[in-house]
Amino acid sequence: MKSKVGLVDCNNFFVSCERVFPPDLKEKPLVVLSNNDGCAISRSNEAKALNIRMGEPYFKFVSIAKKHDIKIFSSNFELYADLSRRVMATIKTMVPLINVYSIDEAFLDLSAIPDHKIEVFCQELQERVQQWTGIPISIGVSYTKTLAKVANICAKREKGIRILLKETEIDEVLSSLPVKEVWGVGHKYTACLKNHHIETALDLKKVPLKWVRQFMSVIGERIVWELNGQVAYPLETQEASKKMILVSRSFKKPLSSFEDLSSFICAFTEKAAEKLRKENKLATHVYIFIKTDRFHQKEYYANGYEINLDRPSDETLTLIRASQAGLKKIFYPKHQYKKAGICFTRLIDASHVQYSLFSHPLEKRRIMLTKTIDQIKRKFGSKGIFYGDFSLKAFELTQREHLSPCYTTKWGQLAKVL
DNA sequence: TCTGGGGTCCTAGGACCC
DNA sequence: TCTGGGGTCCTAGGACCC
Repeated sequence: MKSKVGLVDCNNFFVSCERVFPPDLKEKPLVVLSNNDGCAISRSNEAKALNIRMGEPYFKFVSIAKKHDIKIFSSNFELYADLSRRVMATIKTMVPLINVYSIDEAFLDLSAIPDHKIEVFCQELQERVQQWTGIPISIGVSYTKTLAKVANICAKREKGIRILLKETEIDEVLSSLPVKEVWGVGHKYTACLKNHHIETALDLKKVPLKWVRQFMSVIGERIVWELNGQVAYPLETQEASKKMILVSRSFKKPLSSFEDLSSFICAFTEKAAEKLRKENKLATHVYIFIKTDRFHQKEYYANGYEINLDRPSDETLTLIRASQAGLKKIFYPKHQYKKAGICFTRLIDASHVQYSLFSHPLEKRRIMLTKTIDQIKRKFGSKGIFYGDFSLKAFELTQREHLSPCYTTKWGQLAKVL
């Protein structure tokens, strides 16, 4: 029996999250903005109808927003992550084998459901997720992840569910799907394919493997396999462990002093180190980068520096020292820095490290310190305690003017029923 | 004035080894 | 006069994803 893959995709996920608790937002146009309230990253259907594009800078549509009373939200990832967990947990009550692909998507193993029952099954799933979490979802079903993605595009258009299991039906859908809509085909590949008169997903499906290998490497080859119903991307039901951890931000106002940048790097490192410990990983390398405004190409400066740590570490103070040393290497005064970040790479499992932590007294004390600070943060929030002299400034410089409450993760911000 | 953040995978080519 | 070559590891950079 051929395996069947479902793809659940939460509709306009961030916007839908914002709609779960307030009662008055159901049919209003709504937009969620990126960090610093920079640009649109999620739009309700009503906002899409007003021609607000994905990634469009807020300043470009602020007047349309005012005119049509579009509700604007800063991104609230704490809320989204929690609702995402609830959606995934709900799906698991009906489908044991799922591959969580992103915050708002999961592939499902539906092989056990007979073809003729699959539509009803999906309807039940959709209703359950809506009822239990308040989040609307679309479901596409086919034989491979890539085809399930295609089915999901159809489902979105038809507002719901699309089962693509008949060969003729699959080809019919592929023939009217522009090739750029296919999962894994970005703008570069689209341009390349267009040059060779490959316009639709069906054209791509029929391309010889040898040809696609030459122009799109093994990636293209896999896409073609998958369009033909051959699995190239199996379901991964084990959560993959992270290979890198990155924290970066753009600044609302550019920074030029070493001290200011350094305080941000310090705050980023602290944040990244917390993630690292949560993942139970140690960093072996610390990469730091800074950039000026990419929209001003003339004076553009971007640079990064990687530090190889003496010993793998997950401990904030060591990592901060490394990042500060890295910053010194690449910082030049006189530039207006618009973005900076820190990246821990080549992570290893904390449990696999051989050396004894307790053989270094200094290190032992630092680990205790890190643990204590983590505890204080859990109790009093991230501003309760922090490293360095400037972090508070760093907190305030990230602008989120339209932030919604963390309804589900902070006691003080629970939704009120009046 | 104002333009996001966090990831993964693949490849080519250099370094190095025997 | 002759002047190797195969294998592996590492890294930077590209392309794509949500």
